[in-house]
Amino acid sequence: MGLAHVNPERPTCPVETTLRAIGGRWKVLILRELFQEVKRFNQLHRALDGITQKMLTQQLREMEADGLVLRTVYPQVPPKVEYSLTELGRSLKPILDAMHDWGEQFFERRHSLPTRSTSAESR
Amino acid sequence: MGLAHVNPERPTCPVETTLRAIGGRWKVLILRELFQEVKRFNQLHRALDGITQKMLTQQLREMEADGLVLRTVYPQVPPKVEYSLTELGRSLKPILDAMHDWGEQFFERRHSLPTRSTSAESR
DNA sequence: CAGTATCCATGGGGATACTG
DNA sequence: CAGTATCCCCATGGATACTG
Repeated sequence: MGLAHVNPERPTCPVETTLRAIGGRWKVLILRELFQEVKRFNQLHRALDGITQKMLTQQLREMEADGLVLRTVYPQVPPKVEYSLTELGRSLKPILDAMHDWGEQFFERRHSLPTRSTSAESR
Repeated sequence: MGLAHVNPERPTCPVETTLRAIGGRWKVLILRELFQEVKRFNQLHRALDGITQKMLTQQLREMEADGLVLRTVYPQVPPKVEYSLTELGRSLKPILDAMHDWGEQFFERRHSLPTRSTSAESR
């Protein structure tokens, strides 16, 4: 198994390997959702504000092909499909954590600056 | 200062904040280069195989606007411009490290699998 | 050297309709 | 519910040429 969808160029450096796995437009956010809990398709669709069904499907398929995400279909009507993280997917946690920490720190920095009042900025 | 170029939507979650800062097509790789050492424009251009001048300039400008990268111009002929990381830029190191580690681990996994011989898979 | 400026192709992504 | 299938637009990014 390995980054099936991505371009088959030379392995290059480890950072690029990672980028090929989670560099997609929505993948990190999908991971964030799935780290919270196993989720169904529409659950993800609602959680990822702005994503289209097409993109969600596409990104999920790629992550599945790369072994990051497990897709479980319950043969019933109406259909029920659950997405969860594989062990490999869960091994991305340190990256997500680091991104979370940095974003939080960045946010705090801004709040420690002189508060630029949300003045008459209409619209 | 703060993610000047990115879309001005609501702050949302920390992970998204980070994505807005380094989610660009080439930014992580630029960071990787600049963590090695201060570099000049053409040095970066050569190091980032596949990137175009336009993209390199654009991504650097965005990272500069976001306070991640410092651009130093030496007023001389021919021009000399150096790019380095700001303190904020260097604070991204844990993320880069995590990505490096994961990519490396991934690579090792593949090598520890039964070697699927590069058999008669023509093309 | 370190960029702009232009033109152009690709595909990301929206909208809509349909299905097992 | 969880998709697939089309059609289509436009922003992103590539290639190329030019410049202080």
